[in-house]
Amino acid sequence: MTTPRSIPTLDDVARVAGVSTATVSRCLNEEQKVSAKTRERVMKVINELGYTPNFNARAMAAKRTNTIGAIIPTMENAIFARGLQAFQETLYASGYNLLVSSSAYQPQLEAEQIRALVARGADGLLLIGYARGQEVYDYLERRGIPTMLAWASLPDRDHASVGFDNCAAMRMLADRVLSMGHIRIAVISGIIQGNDRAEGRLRGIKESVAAHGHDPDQIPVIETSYEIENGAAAFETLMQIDPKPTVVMCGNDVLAAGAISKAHELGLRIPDDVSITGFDDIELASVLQPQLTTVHVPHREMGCIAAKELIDMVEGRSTGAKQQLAVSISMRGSLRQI
Amino acid sequence: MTTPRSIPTLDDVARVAGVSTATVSRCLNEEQKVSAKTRERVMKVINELGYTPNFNARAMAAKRTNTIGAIIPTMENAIFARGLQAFQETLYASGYNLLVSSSAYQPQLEAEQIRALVARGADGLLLIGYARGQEVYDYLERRGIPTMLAWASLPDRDHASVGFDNCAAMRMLADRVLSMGHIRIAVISGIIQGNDRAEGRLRGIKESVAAHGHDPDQIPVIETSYEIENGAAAFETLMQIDPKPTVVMCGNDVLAAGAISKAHELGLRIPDDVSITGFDDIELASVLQPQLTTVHVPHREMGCIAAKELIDMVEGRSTGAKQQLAVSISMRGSLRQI
DNA sequence: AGAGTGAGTGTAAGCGCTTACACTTGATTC
DNA sequence: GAATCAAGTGTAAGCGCTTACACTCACTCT
Repeated sequence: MTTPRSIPTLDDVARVAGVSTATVSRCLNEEQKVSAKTRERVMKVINELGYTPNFNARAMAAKRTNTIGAIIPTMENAIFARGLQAFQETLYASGYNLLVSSSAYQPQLEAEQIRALVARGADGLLLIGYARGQEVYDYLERRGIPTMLAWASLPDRDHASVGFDNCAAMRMLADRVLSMGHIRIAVISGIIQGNDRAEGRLRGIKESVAAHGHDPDQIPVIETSYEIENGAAAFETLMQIDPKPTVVMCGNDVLAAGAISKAHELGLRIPDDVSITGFDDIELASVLQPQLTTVHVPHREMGCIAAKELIDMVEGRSTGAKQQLAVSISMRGSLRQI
Repeated sequence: MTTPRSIPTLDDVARVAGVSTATVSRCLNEEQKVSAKTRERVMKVINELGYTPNFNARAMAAKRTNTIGAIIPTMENAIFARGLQAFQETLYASGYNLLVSSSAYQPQLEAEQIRALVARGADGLLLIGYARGQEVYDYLERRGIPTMLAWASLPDRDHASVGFDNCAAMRMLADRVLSMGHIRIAVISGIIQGNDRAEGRLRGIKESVAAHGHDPDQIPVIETSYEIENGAAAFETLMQIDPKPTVVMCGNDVLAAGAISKAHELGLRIPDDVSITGFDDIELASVLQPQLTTVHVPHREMGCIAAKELIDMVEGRSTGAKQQLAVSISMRGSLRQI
């Protein structure tokens, strides 16, 4: 309507309300330090002016941001969605905000994003898994940024973490598969390089196979990135092996979804012609036909715990605990007894 | 090793390199203004010290952040994943960073997040759809924040946008459904309140039904939020209608996935006993069994265009264009001729 | 030779907040 | 009535950058 008046600042509020900037600031941050009368007046002005505090200025002056950063490998599928959602909700309930970025499974990019989040003043960080250069851990330590690792937790590693032992979890599933009579196992694994979870899962299968007296190096393994169509392509390749595998174990549910879908395309019946297993138990797993046998991961619980622990670290109440969560097997129609 | 030296600042770099802070800053931001010799020396010091510019300080001084904010209704499923990924990649290629938050389909929360992103200094914003209070648009205008709307684009609305006409798109699908002989149509819609896309899609179906000479108010509609299990529950309810619908049109693929999965559970064959359609054509649609007939949306294209246009707006080369994209029908096995 | 030029650099004023410290009150205590 | 105290408020010094402006100096041009 009139001249486009510029963005109001703390000073404007203070001037209009007839108080000092310190008082306005206190109204916003430590209300108990301001008399009710003053606070009311200041708040009224804040509303009238449509004042919003400048986050960057606040961060500079206060040297904290109430912001936690998280870097996940991908947002393209739902693997991390549920856990991250819970993480975010828990943070929010404690007055923290979440900043997310995704690294596309590239350690190099992850390192960049870590720096970016730290530069933005993140008070703490959530990272997925262990696999990254020592220099990254050193950097974080030097800057004094509390960091939690999630989606993996290893007894022999000291870093604060919440998750599970990917190797043991997949081994449990493989044991089950073997105990059901499967001998010709094939594997569609995620890319191992730079991904300790994928590596652990594959190792779990091999350990199980070895423990059952077979040669783990004989099992066909296709390594491919976590996308549905890659799962489909890998499955097709594996089905050309003669004799055909009786079961294809996939590194996660996304790959398994691709495999199942390709099986339909090829006219193979699941589980009659071939069994398929996944890992993660994302929602997708139970809308597939047949439903997918997979390793169930307590995503929400993991997210909550990560948030709570990280906040404790940021606020100095903890120096970082390790927490291993139990996983279980969701037995569904895609895996059958031989 | 030694004392935990504190975080290096621009001043430290300047002092060690024996230049002024202005020169260091110029090395980082406008290298052509610094002689090669000086630049080299400064860069060396920057690396030695492990200096990272403080984003907040930079934002304050420069009054821009090279950051674009995006608020999407949900991260829990893949509806926005592909488009957002493309958006992010395009931004990144032009030197912009993306800050994402999700509003959980709550206008109130969206308004808060908008303020938060603006407070953080976002140079521009991407929002989904039109439905939000006028005061939000006013606020954005007052602050001078360029804003693009995506996932919807209406000829009669002036705001910069890239997307499609949800009503027309769904109407096209409904026309197709009706032309295949379906008369008993049932609908599982997303929550209309505060979601113009969901509203448009439902309206599209009704318009089509009316145009074919039927009473649009007779069709059973269940409104529920976009979650697989809600789709399943709604489908079960609709199947109790006598006579049964011959087709269930769903507001998006997620709801349709729930419906298909429930159909299997109920022993109903698709499409023989009942047809099902979706909307969005996310990856999920083609791993379902049978594959889902749905409206294909050019997610990646939408994301790219949104990013380019928004950058143009931020950099003053555009005042905000509207761009309607064409959608198409992906005919697959879940819909049959009657 | 003197003026003019432009490249490279430095000086210093903010950007909008928070907070340590100092100050003013009115109430409470002895 | 003086001393003590706590509650409420103000003053002002930064936080770590960018950038307008001023300056220097080696050239080039009349």
